Amino acid sequence: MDKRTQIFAATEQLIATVGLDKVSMQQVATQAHVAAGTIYRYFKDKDDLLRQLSSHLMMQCATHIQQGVKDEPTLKRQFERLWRNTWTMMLQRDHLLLSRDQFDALPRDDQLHAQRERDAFSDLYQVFQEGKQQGVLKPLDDEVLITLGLEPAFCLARKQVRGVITLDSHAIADAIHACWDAISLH
Amino acid sequence: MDKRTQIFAATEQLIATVGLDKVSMQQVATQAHVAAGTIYRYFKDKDDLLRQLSSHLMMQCATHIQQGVKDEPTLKRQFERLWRNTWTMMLQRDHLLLSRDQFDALPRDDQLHAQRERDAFSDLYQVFQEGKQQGVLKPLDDEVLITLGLEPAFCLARKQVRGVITLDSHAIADAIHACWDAISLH
Amino acid sequence: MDKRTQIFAATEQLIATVGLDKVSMQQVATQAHVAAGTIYRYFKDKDDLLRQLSSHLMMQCATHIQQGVKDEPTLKRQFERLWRNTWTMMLQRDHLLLSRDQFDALPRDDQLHAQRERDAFSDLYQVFQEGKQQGVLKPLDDEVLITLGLEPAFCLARKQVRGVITLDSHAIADAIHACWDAISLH
Amino acid sequence: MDKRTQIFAATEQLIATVGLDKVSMQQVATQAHVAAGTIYRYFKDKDDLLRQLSSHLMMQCATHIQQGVKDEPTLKRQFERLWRNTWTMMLQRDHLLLSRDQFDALPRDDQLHAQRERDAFSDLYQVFQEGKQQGVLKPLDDEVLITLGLEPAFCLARKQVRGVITLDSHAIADAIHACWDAISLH
DNA sequence: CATGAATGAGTGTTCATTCAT
DNA sequence: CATGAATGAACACTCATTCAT
Repeated sequence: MDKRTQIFAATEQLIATVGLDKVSMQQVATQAHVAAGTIYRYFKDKDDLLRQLSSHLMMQCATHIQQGVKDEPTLKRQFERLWRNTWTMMLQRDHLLLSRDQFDALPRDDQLHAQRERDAFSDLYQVFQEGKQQGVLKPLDDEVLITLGLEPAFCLARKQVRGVITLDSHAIADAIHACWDAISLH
Repeated sequence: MDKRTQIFAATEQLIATVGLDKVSMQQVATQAHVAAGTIYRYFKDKDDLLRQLSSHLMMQCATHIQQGVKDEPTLKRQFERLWRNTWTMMLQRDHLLLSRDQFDALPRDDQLHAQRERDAFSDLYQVFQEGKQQGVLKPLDDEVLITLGLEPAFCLARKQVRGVITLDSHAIADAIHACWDAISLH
Repeated sequence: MDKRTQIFAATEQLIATVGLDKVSMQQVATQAHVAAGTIYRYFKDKDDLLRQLSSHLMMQCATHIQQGVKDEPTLKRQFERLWRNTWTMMLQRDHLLLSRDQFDALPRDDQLHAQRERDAFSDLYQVFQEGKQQGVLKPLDDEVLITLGLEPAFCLARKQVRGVITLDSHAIADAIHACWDAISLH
Repeated sequence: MDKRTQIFAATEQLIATVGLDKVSMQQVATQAHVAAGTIYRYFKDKDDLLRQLSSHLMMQCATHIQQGVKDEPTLKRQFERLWRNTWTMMLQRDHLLLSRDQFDALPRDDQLHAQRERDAFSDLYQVFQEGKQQGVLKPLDDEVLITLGLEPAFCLARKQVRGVITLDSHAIADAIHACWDAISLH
């Protein structure tokens, strides 16, 4: 495993453990079994490390969420798949997405970033756009539709991770159904 | 105005200006027209200050969100009121709630905190419980129902503040309608 | 003795010992029996400390060099006094003036600095200006005249300190005489 | 061009650009188109590099200052030549000689160094010794005589480079004349 | 009670030097 | 010989916290 990957892994783990803004470069170095100075061969500074990690994770996240969606036969099934992917991803990598807002708060080139994000989630956007074209989904703005349909998946998963709620598979099915009700025409 | 309140006000303002994790005790002291040491008469340490501020803000938030809800004639209208209150509160006090996750990340006595939160939002919980009893809302767990119905208000408002979306009053009405679809039986 | 003075003294001593650009803030703090952070209550940063010290020393230097000059009866005696003052000052505080160029190399507001320096050495400038008016000194630019008359005092003292030369009182008198020959009309 | 020379050239250039104590070995390596480790094949450490460069420059300096001196017909003309050579050298290679004290501050074997320096400047010493033998110059110690006669050339040139003074050719001739007055019998 | 000077451990970052390739 | 990735001690500077006044 190369040093860059080690550093990424160490940073990811530390963010999970102590929280994004408590992570020190020394900690990262120790965790990555690397000297402090070595980090600076791979990343300009701490900001650069965090920004690149954020990008990296966003891509992984996109991959996970959109996995297998295109294979689903119907739009509703595609939506369900997106929802379930979101849920499982959050449960697995909870630590990182707990810090989502902190990542968002990092200074970055927003113009560029927004474009990349859109590209990475193009399958997702496509599902919602098709839904509108077919008259299955409500004719709302893309972002609104996605927020209504999938954001609850994030929020519920977060609460599940924190132990506020404990959903079984029936409850999940119900939640998905409810979200579908929110976005579909009927 | 007593010192404790001054310190709260100063901290809140600084969080809005420079961001939660850039606030230093010295800055707070200066802004509050108080000596650095004085803060420690009222708060055990920085964490305690932030935790108490968080609690304080949560109460204000509860007040704002639940304002006038009981005066609404029907359950649907009560829900709509909750949703709109959430939306406007976020737009007004955006700076603080952008940092919601950072507040959440503060170490705290979760047991106690959860109880207090529940108490503060009792009107809100009551609306959803009544809705279930009357057979108007889906028979889901309280937390799930609230997440489905109101969390999109937080998320959409956040995006509005960030400039990702720009919703007019029609779009807001549509969003509320969609959330109602998510939680109501039909 | 107040902290500011302690820090000045410590810095001066360290410069003498290890050289201007090897001095670390930690060393200064230790030598001054002060915590590292304390320095920053009195000086904005390292540059500020060095610049203020430089100013401070320049003033002391001016005082020493011009001491008793006005009491001398004749212009030649005044010049001799300036020369001897320069010589003895260098021998006493050699360490600092060995670093003269390094001090000069510090970034500073040159406009302001040049003015202050001129003010501090006004007696010295006056001697040379009067000399020209009386037709005793050559009609050269002030700076040139001072360089010709007194810079050798600095250079010789430096060499004396370094052990390159060892001048007795006769040799010093000769050197002063030679410098007078350089600047006087004859 | 061999690596050793490349490294010398790179170091000299960097000192001129960024100043002696801001030069890093990595910069030198890059500028010299050489790997960082390679420098250590030719120089024991950074100090050694700088010390050797200093020696190297001293030799060049000697060459420049003594250039054409022997061709001058009279002692006074020889002196004038030395003075003018000093002046022009300083204006051309100002960057390096501005750092003269910093070079001097480098730890070195002074015994050996002093001898080498004397050898390199043998023509110069010879001029002054002959002057004394011929009864043209004052019977002072060599070092003193040289200091009185030539050090002002360094000092004035330095001030010229720094913009403190601006001497035209007449002023230079005057300065040379004054220096001659300082060292010559009359 | 209130103050604010003082502390010192901790931060992000640099850089001379080494050594496996 | 030459390389350049890796090192880790050192740097300037910050800031939560304490305590004598």
